[in-house]
Amino acid sequence: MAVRKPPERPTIAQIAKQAGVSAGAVSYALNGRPGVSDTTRQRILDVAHEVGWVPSAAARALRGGGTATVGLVITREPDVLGIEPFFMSFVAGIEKVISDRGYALLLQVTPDPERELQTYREWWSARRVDGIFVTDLAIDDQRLPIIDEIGLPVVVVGDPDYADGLPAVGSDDAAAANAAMERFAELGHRRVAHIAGPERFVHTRVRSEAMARAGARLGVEVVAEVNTDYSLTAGAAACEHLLDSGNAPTAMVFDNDLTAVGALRAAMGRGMDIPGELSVLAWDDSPLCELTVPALSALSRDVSAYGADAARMLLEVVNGASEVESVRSSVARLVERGTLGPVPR
Amino acid sequence: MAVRKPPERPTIAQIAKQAGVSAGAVSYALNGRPGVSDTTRQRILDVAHEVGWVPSAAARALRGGGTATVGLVITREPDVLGIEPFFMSFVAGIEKVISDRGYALLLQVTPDPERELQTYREWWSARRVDGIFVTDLAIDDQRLPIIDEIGLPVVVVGDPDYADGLPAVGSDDAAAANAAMERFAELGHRRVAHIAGPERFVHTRVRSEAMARAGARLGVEVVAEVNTDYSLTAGAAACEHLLDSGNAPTAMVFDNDLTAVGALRAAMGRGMDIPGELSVLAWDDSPLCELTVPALSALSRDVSAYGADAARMLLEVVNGASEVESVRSSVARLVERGTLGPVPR
DNA sequence: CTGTTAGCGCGTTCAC
DNA sequence: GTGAACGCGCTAACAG
Repeated sequence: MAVRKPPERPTIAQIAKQAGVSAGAVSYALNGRPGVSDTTRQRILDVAHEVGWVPSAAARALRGGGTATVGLVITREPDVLGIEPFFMSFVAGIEKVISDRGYALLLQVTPDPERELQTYREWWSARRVDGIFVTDLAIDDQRLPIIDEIGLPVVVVGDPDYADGLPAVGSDDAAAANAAMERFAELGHRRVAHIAGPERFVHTRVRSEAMARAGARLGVEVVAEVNTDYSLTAGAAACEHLLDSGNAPTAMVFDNDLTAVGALRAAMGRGMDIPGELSVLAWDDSPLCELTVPALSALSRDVSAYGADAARMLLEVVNGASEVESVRSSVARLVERGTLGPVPR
Repeated sequence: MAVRKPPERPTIAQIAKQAGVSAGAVSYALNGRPGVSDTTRQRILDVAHEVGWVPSAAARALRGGGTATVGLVITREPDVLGIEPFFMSFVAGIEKVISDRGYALLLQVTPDPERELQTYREWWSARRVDGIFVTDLAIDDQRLPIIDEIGLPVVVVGDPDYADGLPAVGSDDAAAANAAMERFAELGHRRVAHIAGPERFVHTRVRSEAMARAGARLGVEVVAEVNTDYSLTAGAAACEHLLDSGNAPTAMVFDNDLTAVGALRAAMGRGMDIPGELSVLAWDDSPLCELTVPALSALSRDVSAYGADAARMLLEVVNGASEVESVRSSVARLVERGTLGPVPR
């Protein structure tokens, strides 16, 4: 391998020597504070720019000024991460906001919540991050009180009502449920099924409740609520089961795209006409929805913008904003492709 | 918002006071080096464990001991990241290796190579990372000499022959090409098309060359080489074009799954029987391949293991291994699903 | 005003 | 086992 080069990464001391001033003066100049004349300041800035000086993140962190780093732990089995378009888009949205402000993102993938919390503790103790995002919000989430106790600045990604008083960004699932149910009503559907995710997730409950309310208002009955593990096969199984039941719905809403695809296939495998005999709607949109035939209609969110909103809020929190208001920022809109049709008669 | 709690993160000084020794002694004890008696050492360790001490990453980095952080820059438009199962799996693989060794991963998403390099410079100057992964290796990659000049420890993810002498982990695409072509030959195919990615990528060239060699050896002709941008529509267009040409192939290999899906749809849209009239093979496997009907046969790599190998190598480089041997670690194997069949006659 | 000096933060290491 | 110096940037106190 190549010989190790002397690192020679420029420091304030070097700049001071080159500019013929003290290190203190350089610091003042570089941070735009008074204490140096304009001419000297300019000379210092020129030298700094020339040698490509960048402040040492370590020294700044040590000084107590924070690390300009925020953290995200993704708790998933590594294998299933490939199918999850959510996180990559979410991360991209975070990046858009933080990189402009000089922040970096520390990422960790852990298999279980135990190690997730361990990671938070270590990150905070080692002063590796100034704050974190918490995703996959669960009912009575055990992580929240612990994070609060650790004192780690945080933004919860999920419904504010379940965030234990911590600052949160959520998506307005009630609005999405309304949009979906209104469209169903418009198309004449009266019996709809909701194939949801695991019960423990907050958004599962929020969506179920919102659908029930919207249904009651519009005279559309939610004839079934099924919890799944988001898998393709679970979607197919739920669909089959509902179709075989005596009280089959004429439309189905799926909490993610994969279950919707599974159901679509199961129904078509029986020779059913979609959307002629059954309407199918996926709650989370993804590129996958455009690949099926017919293409899946979906409640589409801008996940990247969602991440950006979360990032903006976390930076506020990290920078000591005393009053950060939780919001439901992300709004899904109904994207009609080819799986929504009038009620069969 | 909650009142800010006093951070009270434990330091060596505190432990020293509690254990009734000097800070230096604590450091020795904590790092398992001589200089303290066994009894004192144990006492110190007990106290440290009790207060939950974790070394300050900042202080260690400042001291010159490295940051225990490695970096990955993903250069992609944020919008397309959702469809790329590669990076998320790759990252998961990296994590598996580095988190056990106390390393963290710094992630950045940038839209262009310009800012990618800028990120490397800043990371290195600010001492934010000890080393980086470089992906998306291109022919005559302009980034490599610059990274080398910066002095940033690196592992190139891509074919070692094109890594400019830098340590690299690649996948053995020649072996994969052989496997594919042998299978085609076995099935009686004599005329195969290769629908590849953008020309600038190293793996595009490597695959094309490997296919040509394997074809020559086995008496299978590669009748067409098409470069695409990996999009669904490009795959469909390439397929249509080839089918309409006077010299249509009986089998097609696609450099990624999306183009393969596009082609599959285009061919079936014409009423063709797959694999009866045309065999389709995707080079990179992904969950998507299992969702089509028929399910796509693919050259499948363990991307997560690929990331793990890259991480192991980077840690070696970072820890000053003088001689790191580049390898082609990842081997794709042919997974037959439903799109490979005997040559039509 | 313009600039300098000294000391802090935290873990490591060398001389004693 | 201890004390002190070091790495790097920031800032309070001080001097010209």
